Amino acid sequence: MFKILRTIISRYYRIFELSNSMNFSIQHTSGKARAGILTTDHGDILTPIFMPVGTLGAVKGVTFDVLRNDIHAQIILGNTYHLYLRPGAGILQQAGGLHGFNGWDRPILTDSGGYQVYSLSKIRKITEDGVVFQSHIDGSRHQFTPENVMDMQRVIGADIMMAFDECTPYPADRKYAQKSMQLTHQWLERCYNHFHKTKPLYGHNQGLFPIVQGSVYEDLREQSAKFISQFDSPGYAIGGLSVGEPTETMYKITEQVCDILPQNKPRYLMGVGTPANIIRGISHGIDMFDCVMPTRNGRNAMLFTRHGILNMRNKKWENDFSPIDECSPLEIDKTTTKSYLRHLFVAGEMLGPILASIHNLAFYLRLVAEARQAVMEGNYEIWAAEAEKQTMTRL
RNA sequence: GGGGAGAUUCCAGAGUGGCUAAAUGGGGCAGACUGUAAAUCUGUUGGGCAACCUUCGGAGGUUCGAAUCCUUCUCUCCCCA
Repeated sequence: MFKILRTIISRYYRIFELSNSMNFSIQHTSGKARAGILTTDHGDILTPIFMPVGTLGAVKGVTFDVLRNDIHAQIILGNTYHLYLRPGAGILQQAGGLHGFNGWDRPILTDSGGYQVYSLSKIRKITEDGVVFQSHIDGSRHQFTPENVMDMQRVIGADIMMAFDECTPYPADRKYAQKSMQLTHQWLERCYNHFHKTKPLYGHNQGLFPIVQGSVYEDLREQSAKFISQFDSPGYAIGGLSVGEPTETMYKITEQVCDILPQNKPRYLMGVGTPANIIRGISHGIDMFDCVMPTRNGRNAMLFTRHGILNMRNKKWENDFSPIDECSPLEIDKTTTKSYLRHLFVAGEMLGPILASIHNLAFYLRLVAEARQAVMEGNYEIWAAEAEKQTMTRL
């Protein structure tokens, strides 16, 4: 009897869930900065937000428990290209998608593999239909098309799916940038159509984010932002930045594009960045960020703090027995001394990269939470000016 | 006691007359890292800003020129008794 009831309830609940698609509401603004809530079937995301990168279904060196309870991550990334190669669609589908596979029950966003079109440029070829990759693992050939990338992200079950794009390399001449942008636009149409022809596989809703390209050319960026805005989507992304262009150029393009994208939808600046980049991005109206920097640089002994950047391998920390971050509420930040963390890195102990990754991610999440608070209080620019200066100081 | 091998820049270890301030690896020091082919990669490592100076166990010698050849001293390791 109870079983039947539970089945009915869960079925009803599921229908209710599915009818309640991804929603974004802006609670407060401060200048162009926004504080909002993005609703997904796996929980709400308070924006502006930083999303830890977990390319292969794991945030390197960090357990999901720590990610949830200490870092307070609200959403993490996965990567379609990497998960397609390993463990592959079969295993993921059997597991009930990536959520079922790795046990993370909060939102997941998957990058489409568009970045790999850029970063694996030596072992891929762009064809009329899509991209042929040579696996970086065993050299085998695989074709990615807008359609099968949508299918794969359905299989992964990402709450937010990204359109398949070409992350235009930098520098790119205007002609190439334009061609690349047009290709991304064509692919977006195919992604969008295929996305709406297919359904979620695991009972939770999925949203598709289109991506702006256009390199550093303002007219192309304008054209691209207008083009992708025509597609009704729960959010919009800016790609092809932080690929080597001057920082000021990135800021300029970001601001320009934000002014064009729909006001009532979240904007995601892909692959960015340093604490300063994030602070500035928010001030231009960005709501979502992701970057490997806190984890990768953490593994390489770089610590981001509210007071500046530390290289934990440096000799100057050898006999500094103060905590790695006094003003952090995180337990490991108070109990780990600089001297000890340096020792871990110098000795090659895996705990060093782990602690640094946890610290950096927790710092990034605290930074965007503070930014959000400043927006709520309406004094974002004042907060941002001070925070930007402090966080980028070299200690 | 007899026989043999060897001592090189922080360490290990190449080099056996000029191209050698001396390969390579380790260690040290510093730097890079932005939708992760990364627990990775790069630079540097006798002194001096430089011309140049001081270095290959010690001392002496041969030579235009020596880490490299000769003499001797000191020390280390191996084998036999």
